[in-house]
Amino acid sequence: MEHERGVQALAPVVDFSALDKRQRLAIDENADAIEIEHAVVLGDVPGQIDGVGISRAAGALDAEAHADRRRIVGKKALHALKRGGGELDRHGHGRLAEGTARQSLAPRVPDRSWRSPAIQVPSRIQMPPPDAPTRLRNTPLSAMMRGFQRSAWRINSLESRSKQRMSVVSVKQALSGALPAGSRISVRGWVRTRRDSKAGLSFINLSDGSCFDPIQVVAPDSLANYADEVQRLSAGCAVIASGELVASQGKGQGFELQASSVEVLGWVEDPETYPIQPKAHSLEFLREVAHLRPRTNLFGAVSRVRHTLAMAIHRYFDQNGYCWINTPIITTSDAEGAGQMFRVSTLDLMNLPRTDKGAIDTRKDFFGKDAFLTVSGQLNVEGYCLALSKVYTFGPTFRAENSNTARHLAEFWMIEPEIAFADLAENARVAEDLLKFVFRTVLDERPDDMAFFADRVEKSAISRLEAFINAPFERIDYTDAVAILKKSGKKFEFPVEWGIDLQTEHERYLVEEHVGRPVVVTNYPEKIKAFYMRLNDDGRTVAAMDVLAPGIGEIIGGAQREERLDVLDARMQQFGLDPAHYQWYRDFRRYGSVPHAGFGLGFERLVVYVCGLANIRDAIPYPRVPGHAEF
RNA sequence: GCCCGAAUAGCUCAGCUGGUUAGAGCACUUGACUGUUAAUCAGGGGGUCGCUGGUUCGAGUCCAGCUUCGGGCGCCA
Repeated sequence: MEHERGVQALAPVVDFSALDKRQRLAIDENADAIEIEHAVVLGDVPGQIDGVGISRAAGALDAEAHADRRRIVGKKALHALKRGGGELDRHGHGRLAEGTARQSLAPRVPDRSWRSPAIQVPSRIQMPPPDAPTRLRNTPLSAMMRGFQRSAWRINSLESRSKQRMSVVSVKQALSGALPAGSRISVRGWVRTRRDSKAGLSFINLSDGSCFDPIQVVAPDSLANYADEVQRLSAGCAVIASGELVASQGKGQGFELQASSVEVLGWVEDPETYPIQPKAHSLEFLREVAHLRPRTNLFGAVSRVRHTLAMAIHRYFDQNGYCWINTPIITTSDAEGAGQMFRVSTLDLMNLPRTDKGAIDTRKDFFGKDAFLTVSGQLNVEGYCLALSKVYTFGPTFRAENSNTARHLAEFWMIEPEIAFADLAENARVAEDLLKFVFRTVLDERPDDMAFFADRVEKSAISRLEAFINAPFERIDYTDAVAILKKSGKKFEFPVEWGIDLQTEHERYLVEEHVGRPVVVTNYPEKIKAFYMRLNDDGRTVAAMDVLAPGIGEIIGGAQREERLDVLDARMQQFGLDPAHYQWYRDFRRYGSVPHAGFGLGFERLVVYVCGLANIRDAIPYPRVPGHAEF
């Protein structure tokens, strides 16, 4: 938002919002009293004056090192800003007053070591105008400030020639048809491809991630920087293109941008080794460059769909009267059967405190006891369920299991609704309703990305979601499922027997061969399910459910909770759990206990399914799995 | 944790039962052509064939170990 105003503004904008310690140090050595933050000049500036240009004039920074940042830093800039009649707004962004910005100054002698192609150092020396305020001319302004003024002067010169102002729009807005042809706009993004035409123009496909399609920027050779810069653009370069939005003369897009200026903000230092090329990459390779893969079509699309799914989930619960509860990330509950946990500790591993008996003294640890990253917010959220009736969690979850599959992450996001006064049937109904709602939403709101998945990733990406939405879920009792599997005549690696948990191969048969659409399997043997699941009247099964979907298997696991204290205690004893650790959880059954139910939905598994991905590591920005936590 | 497979240019891959100077496409670069659509055409640069050892007259190719990546399974969401 600031950027949009910044480009429209004709005076430079000083952005004091970000901080980099190393930057600060480097600057402190070279220019005393320059301490902080960023100075960013935004504008439609044909002469390539930008933050780096300023730093060049200032001589305050190692230009080479900062050529790609177009940002500089300075406390003196702040002083100078105020002295020069500018001010800081409430966001910490500085702005020069127009009058003072006319101050120009003498640029330094061009420096041969300055090799950034983005910068053209003016060769002519400009003297300050005689009408400039004396205090501005005589004060030893920081070099930084002089840089601002110089670029501001140039911007203002441009303004006097043309009253037209560019408004910054996203590529999505530009392509949407919402803006009339002839609109003067700026778009900002990263180059996907560049094609030159000897007719005297270049075509730049520019993407800013706001939608699947890039916008085609038509850059004529009349641009001042055409030969120097435009024709050197390669994939990944950051660019601000300004000009007129016009109906495209070529095929393939409705609108394009007829550029009157193409400003290069960030070059790709070595186009040959830039990992993201306009070609198909393997997913394995892209995982190795997870920090750059969002620039690909696929990961851009996955990211937008992931966002849309998250918003749809929140919207579903919000519209249905659920309250979002933020359960703790750090827990001191003992393992609750959901898996291995990551320990959270501030103890010095090289010098562990010991008890008299030689054991590690966790009383000396940060929380005074063992602490772990949560494996589920369910136990905590039950308390809020028994007060707010309909609640859900949506947050990160951690499992320290050594799982090496395409369906497991050590860190993932989970959605866990918990519904008071609900039984297992209601639980299953909500699960079905939720999934169908979010699938419908993503088909409605991200047709461009979904079309890409159907085209390049998984042919049935769209059709299977439509089928999912239109078919009622099948409901099968575990006992019946076992009978079906036994009768199937299929040879399974793990033989089916009542009392075993269903294996992946069994689930796949049920879903993909026997039913062909999503299945809810209910009422599992009590021995194989968690202690908090409600014991059925038969005494040998619990009111648990798994939602199985074609292509991914188990996407949801849930249960009606055991609301009877005596039964819960017996179950905990059976599982060898110490009730002392669960006093607070038992309290829910002591004070106003009611039947309630809930389930857990793995968010990344949802993303995998919707996008037609094969590996869950591609459904989260920076996947964490055993042996890997790069980036 | 168990089983299986793979590793050749910046990327995607070919390279047959071991045989002379290891190839293609993309990317980069030079030129031609062009309102182009991951443009096209012609030329050029670019390789410790994952690492270590072994078999052999000869190893990208066969063997062993290691490393890394992938697939399947278990645990689960």
